[in-house]
Amino acid sequence: MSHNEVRTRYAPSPTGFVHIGNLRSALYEYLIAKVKNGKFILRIEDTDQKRYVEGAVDVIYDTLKIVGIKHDEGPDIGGHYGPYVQSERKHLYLPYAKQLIEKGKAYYCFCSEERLEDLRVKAEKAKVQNKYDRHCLNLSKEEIQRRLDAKEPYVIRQLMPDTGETTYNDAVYGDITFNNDVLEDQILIKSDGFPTYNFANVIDDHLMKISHVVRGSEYITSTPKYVLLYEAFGWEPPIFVHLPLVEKLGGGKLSKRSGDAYFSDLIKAGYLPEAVVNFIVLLGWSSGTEQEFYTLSELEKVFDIKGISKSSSVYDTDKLKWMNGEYIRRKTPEEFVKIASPWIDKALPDTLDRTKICSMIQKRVEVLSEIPDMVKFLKKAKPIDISLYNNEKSKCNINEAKRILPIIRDKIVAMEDFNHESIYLMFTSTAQELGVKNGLVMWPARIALSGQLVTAGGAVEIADVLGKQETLKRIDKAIKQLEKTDA
RNA sequence: GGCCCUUUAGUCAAGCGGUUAAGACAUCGCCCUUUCACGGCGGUAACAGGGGUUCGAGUCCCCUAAGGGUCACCA
Repeated sequence: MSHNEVRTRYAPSPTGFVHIGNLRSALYEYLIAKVKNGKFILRIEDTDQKRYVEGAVDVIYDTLKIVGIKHDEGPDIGGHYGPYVQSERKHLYLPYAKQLIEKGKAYYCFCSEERLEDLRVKAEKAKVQNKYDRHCLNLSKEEIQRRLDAKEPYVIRQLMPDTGETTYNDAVYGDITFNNDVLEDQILIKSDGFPTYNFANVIDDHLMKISHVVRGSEYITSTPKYVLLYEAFGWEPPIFVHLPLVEKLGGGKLSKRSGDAYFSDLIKAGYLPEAVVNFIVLLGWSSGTEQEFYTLSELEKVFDIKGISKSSSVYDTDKLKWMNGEYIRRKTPEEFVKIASPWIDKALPDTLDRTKICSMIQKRVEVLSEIPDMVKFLKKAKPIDISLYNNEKSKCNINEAKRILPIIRDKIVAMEDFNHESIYLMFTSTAQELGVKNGLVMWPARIALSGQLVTAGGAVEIADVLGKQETLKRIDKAIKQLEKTDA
């Protein structure tokens, strides 16, 4: 690194989904750069042509955009170190591999996949680590040329030292040492001419002047190979920052579909991007303070590699839910109406007042997707299970409901203004006149209006949303139902 | 299985040789109250085990155990 600008990169392979663990890596990479006023680069790692997925790159752009991460260089916006898509850089890797061959640090290999598979099976049976047997290491120059001329498929392998050890310093884990004899002569260039990730990432990171290589700790064991590569080229290695893994609840790597592990799923389920960001940044990082709510721009100032923990953490949505609810509650009423309306629309006709409904449910919603179920009783009166009138705490029972509901009905009929305040007054004054607690009046009213034991909102709010006419209609219906019952 | 990493409550975590071992989520109880929720108050709950080093160890070292990662012409 000739100068000390911090440059990090997010280098996803376009698989079509952005996983939570992946997004967290992107976040950390972004923050490590931004906290030092550095650059954050997006690079697409698509050297595996078999895994190409249509539209996958757009998913990556969209995700970054939604969470508010802006890259400084990338395929869509360019930069001084492009191209930023590995398949477009294909031509540039082979010369580097050949340079290594010149130096005696790499060699051609013509082994068939069948032969390699054989080796693998044998190693498996013998219960030893599978390692390429260097069958092609000592081919003569002439034979190599002959086979190359004959267009035989080949790969290029990195020649590993078989004695000694390799140590590198990790910004999170400290010094990590490996015996060189565990390192396999890994493939650098595949027979289709593409580089492997193991080779391309080193070349690209160097060429793009990446100062901090930030990635999941699953790469810890292959990092000595990269270090050896840097050494072979005579390049200064970057600072390695390996991140602890995110595990699923039962344990194990959170990688395949497990729960709400995809960012897009979370958004679809009604999680707020800023809550998700806040939550996942805390999964594996701590500021050391008591603060737990952070905006992205705050994080851009306070994030510190030192706060990254070594141990993996479990992705448990309990706290995410709470945090999302917290973000929802912190919205202004106007903001909440805006984000909640699409969800209310799923359950209710637009004749009902959205603002009133929202003020009723805002404190009760944790995840937006709960909204339709929460409000659907407003659309249609449910058939009432009359046992719901029984409630010990408010001293209500079916007979009390029978007595009180008609009184309320008459009061409502007489009302001129029908709003939150006047409804509340009507209920409380009724209670006073009858010499009973408010609860004894409110309880049967709420049951009559909703048909539900629990509702988002009380009798007053519900009546207000419903309006005088519908309120009366539901209470009448409830009275008629009660009249038909003895007890 | 070899190698590498990790290990503070159910979960996220603070701690960096001397603390009554923070805080948050979850859970439980109480209060507020028109149900539920919100809010307020409080409770239960942790240094994986064993050896050292030290006057003193969650903090340093070693061993064991458990969990995870990795051993591809995937990234």
